[in-house]
Amino acid sequence: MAKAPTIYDVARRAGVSKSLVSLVLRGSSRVSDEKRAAVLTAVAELDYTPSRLAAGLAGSRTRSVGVVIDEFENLWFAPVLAGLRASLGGYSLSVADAALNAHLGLDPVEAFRSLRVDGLVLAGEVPEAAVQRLGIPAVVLGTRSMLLPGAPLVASDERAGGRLATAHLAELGHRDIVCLSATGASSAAREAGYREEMGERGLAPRVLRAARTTESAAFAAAAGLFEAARGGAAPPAPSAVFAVNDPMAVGVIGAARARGIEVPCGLAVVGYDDSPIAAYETLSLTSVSGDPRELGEVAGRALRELLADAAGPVPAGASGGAREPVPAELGRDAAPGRAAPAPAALLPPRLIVRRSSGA
Amino acid sequence: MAKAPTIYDVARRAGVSKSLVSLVLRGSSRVSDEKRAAVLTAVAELDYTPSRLAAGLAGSRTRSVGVVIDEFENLWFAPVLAGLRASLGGYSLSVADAALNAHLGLDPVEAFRSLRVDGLVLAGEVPEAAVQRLGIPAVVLGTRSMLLPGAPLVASDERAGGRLATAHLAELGHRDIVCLSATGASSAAREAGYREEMGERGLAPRVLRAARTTESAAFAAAAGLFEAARGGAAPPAPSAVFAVNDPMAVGVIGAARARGIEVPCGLAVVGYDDSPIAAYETLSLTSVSGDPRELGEVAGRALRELLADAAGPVPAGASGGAREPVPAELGRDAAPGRAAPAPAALLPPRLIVRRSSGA
DNA sequence: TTGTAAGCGTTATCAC
DNA sequence: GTGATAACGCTTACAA
Repeated sequence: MAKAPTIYDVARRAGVSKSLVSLVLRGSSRVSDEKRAAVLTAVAELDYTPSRLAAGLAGSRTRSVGVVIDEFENLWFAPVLAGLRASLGGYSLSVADAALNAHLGLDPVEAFRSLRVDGLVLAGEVPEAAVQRLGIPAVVLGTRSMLLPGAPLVASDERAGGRLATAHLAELGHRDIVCLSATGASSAAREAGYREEMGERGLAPRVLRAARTTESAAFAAAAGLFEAARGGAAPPAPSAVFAVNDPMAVGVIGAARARGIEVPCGLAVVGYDDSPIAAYETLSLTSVSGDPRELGEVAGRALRELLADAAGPVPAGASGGAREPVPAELGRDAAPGRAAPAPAALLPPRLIVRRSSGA
Repeated sequence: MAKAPTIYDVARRAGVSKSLVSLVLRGSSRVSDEKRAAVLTAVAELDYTPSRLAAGLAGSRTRSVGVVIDEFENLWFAPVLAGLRASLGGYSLSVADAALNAHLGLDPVEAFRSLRVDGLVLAGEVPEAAVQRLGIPAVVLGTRSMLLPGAPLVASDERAGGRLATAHLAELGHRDIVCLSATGASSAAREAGYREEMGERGLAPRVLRAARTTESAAFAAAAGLFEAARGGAAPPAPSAVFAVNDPMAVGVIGAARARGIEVPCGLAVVGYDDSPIAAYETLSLTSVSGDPRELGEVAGRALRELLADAAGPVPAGASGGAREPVPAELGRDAAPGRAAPAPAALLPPRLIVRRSSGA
């Protein structure tokens, strides 16, 4: 493994100074065409790849941002990342999962600090301590995440999502709609939306809480529900169920089928997240979509904003993506009374209607 | 955002030289306890985080390895990563997805080169060109990946997995077993295993090929199969189906149910990959597991091996994880006739038996 | 055991 | 336009 060629090698080969090479590589316009060509061929011939280590050390920025997510199993973050990448063009993203790192006693935020990233996207639970003394421009992405003084929050409006799902079922004529909820901030927000919508429509809310947010927990809870209804003494089986996530909706469908209840004829079901399984032909699950892609895009724009005024006037050439103004939602204060009120954006979710709701 | 403290700041505050600080931080034993304590408190007080940029530049290694995967949607890689992390303790991993990067015209391998990673794990399709002139110790992880001269291959034996699934169904008494396959190297290997096992048992193979490896494509293909069987003229419906992945198995189950065929009573189904959905109570899918966790662990050990003799005699203190010898499988040659025959490991898959196969 | 000093490969600031 | 020449924050001989 021969050592990698350096900018010196390139300069020598092209017969110019190291500075000129640097200029060419950064796309400066004040370089003669011949010199530029000479440098470029030298680069190609040597298969030269500039060292980001050195560049970061010498320069004022690293042109990189760190993304902290909960865990890679969360399929949810894939489109988020795509969105981030789209609006954060020009920056290289590196991802770390809080769960695994924590398991190893490593703090992802600390890791990114030592990498000297220019900014941070916090999309997962992060150790309180590490976050307090951040010292790096950051945005919080998602809902269950903490509110950070100085860091804008970009999240999907899950309460609104809960209302959306409930309204859909109600408008389909259902009056006895059960909400299958669970623990956690997301579940709570979605459930709150359900309660609100039910209340406004004069319908009686009926919440069932599973032990966990998994398919099997939902299966068990729903099975219990149908079993009780069968007994006769308990309240009758509902005609519709809003599950706070898709796997749980699958659990409901399974439990119903086990009791001979078909979906959607005997029971209308709506899930949440519009995960890949929702689109399965076999399930065709109506689901609320938080549009993670857009979430990422908006968060990226917000961070870009932060980065821009942290670095002072327009870092020329930095506009790898569209530097449009941050959308209007980004105006409200997240915490009115705080010392450093950061703007917040709550993005409206959409309802993806499929067969499971019988629409 | 005050500038981050440097090793100089720590040294000054602790009343020692920069070198001493460096020694302490790297856990050298040749440091007096007082000085060590002084340094440590200074570090804490200043909230000092060493710069990996500077460390990488100055040192001979960066203690980091790059992992290239296909796309983050591939849930498969999450446990792989966990395995890698386990055996690559001491190195920091960074992940890049080939798909998204390619979309942006970025070459992940090039990116890692400029980051000066010590090693590479190639778990996704990588541009041929970039790979040829690698110049970095690497291992190839997975199956559809290219064979790289000099890079060991660590993969799951999917042919064996295909046999496993088929044998399971055959031993359950099924004789008319259909293999629902698709395009791609993985599908081909799994299907080949099916054919082999059927052949050895004197059973007639019957392969159905879906247009894609998705649930919906499988649903369509399976629906066609049952429809034809119903007609009477065509061959009868099989009593068992081996689908080359879990979503496709779900498609089969759905199509069967649509025809009034219940699983497993009327049809036994086996999938592949043991993805999360396979464990769903509602599906309870028997599935072949390639044990991605172990795959990652073995690949990590192999890379560690490479890294060790690339860096010369035991880089003291590098043993962040177990430096056990690489397993026996790592002995065979991947490409006997090649210039640089790299060792290869084909890991045996396991069968996870659930209800869908009626066992 | 501890300090000194020479790099490491860039960027950035000047002169020319 | 182009080229010296300091930083940048750390590791690593080599001295002391």
